[in-house]
Amino acid sequence: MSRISESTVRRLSHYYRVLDEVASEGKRMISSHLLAEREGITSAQVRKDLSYFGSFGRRGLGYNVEHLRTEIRGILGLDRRWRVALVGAGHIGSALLAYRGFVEQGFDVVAVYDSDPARIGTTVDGLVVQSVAELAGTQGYDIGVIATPLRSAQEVADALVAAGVRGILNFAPRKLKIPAGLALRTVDMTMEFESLSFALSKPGGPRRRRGRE
Amino acid sequence: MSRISESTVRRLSHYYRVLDEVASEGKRMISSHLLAEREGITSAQVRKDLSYFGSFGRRGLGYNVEHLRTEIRGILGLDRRWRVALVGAGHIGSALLAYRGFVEQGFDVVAVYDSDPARIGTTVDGLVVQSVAELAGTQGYDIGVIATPLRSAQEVADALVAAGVRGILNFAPRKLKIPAGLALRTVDMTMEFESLSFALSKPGGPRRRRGRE
DNA sequence: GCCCCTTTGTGAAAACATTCACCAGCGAGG
DNA sequence: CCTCGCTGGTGAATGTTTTCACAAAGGGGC
Repeated sequence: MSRISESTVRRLSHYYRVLDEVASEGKRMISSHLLAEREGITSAQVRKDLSYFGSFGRRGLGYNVEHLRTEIRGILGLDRRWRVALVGAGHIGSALLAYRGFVEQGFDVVAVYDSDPARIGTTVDGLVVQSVAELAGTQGYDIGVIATPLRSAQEVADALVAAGVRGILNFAPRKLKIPAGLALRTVDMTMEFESLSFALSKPGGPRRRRGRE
Repeated sequence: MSRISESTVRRLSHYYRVLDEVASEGKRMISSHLLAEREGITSAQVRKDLSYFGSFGRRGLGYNVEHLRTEIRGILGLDRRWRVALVGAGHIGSALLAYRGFVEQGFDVVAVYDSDPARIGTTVDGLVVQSVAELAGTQGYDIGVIATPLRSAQEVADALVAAGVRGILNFAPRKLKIPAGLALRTVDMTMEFESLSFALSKPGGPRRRRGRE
């Protein structure tokens, strides 16, 4: 098995969610064609994506919904729980805490940090907000989420690295520098707005492209 | 000029932000090499991206920071203002409203809708929250933002389409069906978490890939 | 067992994106 | 005015991702 592309991983997430849906509809089997239809991609793409990890289907029948769901769960690493440290208890941070979907997928926010003295000591969603200064000495988190203003993002990233996280999810619109070997994902809403703006500005109006829609 | 890839547009956003930075540092010129360095990509990529839109640099000198900034502004459609309707005044919706960066880039949230009777009529960030029912008859928005729970996302998308928006930014973790010719971008935080989870689960730990980091 | 319809898995081809490599233009220094 | 060191623009080469197309199963009917 060679290197898996980011696009494939994103699609696996999609498949996983579609499988949840069809499972709750009571379907037992699903074809690559149907999986693709819900996603707006080709059935060949679905089969190719899955083939990187094994042969999960049965010719003539399709994929067993429950079985494929379990397989993808394992592939995505959702068959275990992840300890998440959240830095930044502002709007975005609160939104993440409030969204129960993450807990269901195995992401447990076990600590919340902030630099605002007014927020430190308060309770958010059952967790006491700690000072970021205390982050340095801590250990035991798998993933750090940065939901702070832009200006402190790099500093917080460094602190998270020092605290031994292996992956960072960054909501600040800046490319962070972190050591090689650690995983970094950035969610940049500004960029999404700009991408929309570009699409709407183009002469002849928006055109659909492939890629992450 | 052929079709511009989504990756190129994303990088333009990045360049734009880097240009802001170097402008505030007082630099007048910047080379593709320096632009690339801050981005973690190659200088050839920078030049190629820009060459899709014209020749903005001067050989031997590099790019004039202010000039390139203005050009990219135009390319991304940030030299005008966009009227944005926000649906969903929950955590994410409030976070968007609170973030002044969008206004600076030309995105004016001119209306807020919600379906929760408890929220309708209240004021958020200077805007009175209206009932989603009122959305149907309205016109005049360029972009609709969906920050509602998953279950109502498609319904809201339909209402936004009926209200004549040309682009939709969706924060619900589901692929929405909208008519061809409209632009859609989805920000799926669940997917980012799962992508991290995948990276951390891989034998040998996380490996960096190109693409949107 | 045999035919027919369906659907997977997968090499090969096509499309797409990135990087290379080099020419052309620029200013500086003498 | 010539040369040198830089730097942008760009066709060609390379690398990656997606799509095509088809052989290999599978089940049902008879």
